Amino acid sequence: MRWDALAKEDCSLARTLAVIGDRWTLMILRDAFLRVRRFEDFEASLKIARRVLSERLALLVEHGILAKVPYQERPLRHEYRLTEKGLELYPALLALVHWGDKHYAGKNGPPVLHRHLECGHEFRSVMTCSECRKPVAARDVAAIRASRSRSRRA
Amino acid sequence: MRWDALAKEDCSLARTLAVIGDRWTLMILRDAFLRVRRFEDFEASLKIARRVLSERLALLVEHGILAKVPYQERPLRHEYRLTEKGLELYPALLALVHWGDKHYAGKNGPPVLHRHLECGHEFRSVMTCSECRKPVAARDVAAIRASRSRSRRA
DNA sequence: CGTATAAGTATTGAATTAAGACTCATGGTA
DNA sequence: TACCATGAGTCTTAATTCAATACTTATACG
Repeated sequence: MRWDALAKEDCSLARTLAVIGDRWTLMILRDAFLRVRRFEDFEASLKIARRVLSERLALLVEHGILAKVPYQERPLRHEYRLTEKGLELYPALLALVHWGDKHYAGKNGPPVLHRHLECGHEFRSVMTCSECRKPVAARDVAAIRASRSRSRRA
Repeated sequence: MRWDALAKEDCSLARTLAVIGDRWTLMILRDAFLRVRRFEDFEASLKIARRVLSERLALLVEHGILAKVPYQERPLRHEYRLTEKGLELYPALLALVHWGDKHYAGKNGPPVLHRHLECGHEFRSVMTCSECRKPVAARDVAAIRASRSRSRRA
């Protein structure tokens, strides 16, 4: 299957990955969440090829995940900021980070901790059920194909 | 930066992506969560090049995310099953799926729904704080560099 | 005028992927 | 026994993508 054919799969994960599922895009988003905003700062932080960076930023803007906003005129300069849609990726990113913390942290422990501003504590993210509010693990979930369409998977 | 150099970054997301961050690996894991287990079934489901599939499966096994277990002898045949470590990726995957459901579902709505077996309802995953149990969004979180080491990012 | 900065685009050689043919061990069948 | 099928790969080659670096454009600074 081709990369761009993923977007046409009837599967929300495939469609998500068609947009953000390459290795650089997720690293760009990590930086964006850490408040990196300018082309050159992304480049320096990631050591990414400029060509790839400009292509990925353009794709993220096209999808409304980042917004390109001018921060000065004369000379015109832009920065890339997360939109609401982009901010909504945070749970996914944080879940990946916490998985990495658990399984691949070096001897100093995780390099970055996360503080919940509301309660003031360092925390891990816990996936819970939107209906009963209890924590949910993989074994607690059944995937159900939506019936009315010819859908095939999640 | 090279792909394999990612693993050496002092960043849990980079290290996570070095293992599972390519487009095929995440699709393989999706299938694994949907109980696909055999080489040929992954291949048929994903239309992935066999070479790439065998390489990715080997990497996942090497990292203890999938386990290769024999399901028959004579001729010896194996299947690939999620380990505990692999199952722990579920929150990240489900967060990506729900993001895709929200932003890229077709007119029929999401192709797969998820039922929480404990309470019996269809649900979305909600990221909550391990300490105060309340829902957390991106703006509620501060990233803090761990102090004792020369760490640089999350 | 010469240099610097921000944000790219262009070029080229290296690495990765896609598609499909081939292999190997075993088992069933005519 | 000869022939075909199955599962799980490996091999080869051509297409695609990526890395590294040079070049471009607009403006400001000294």
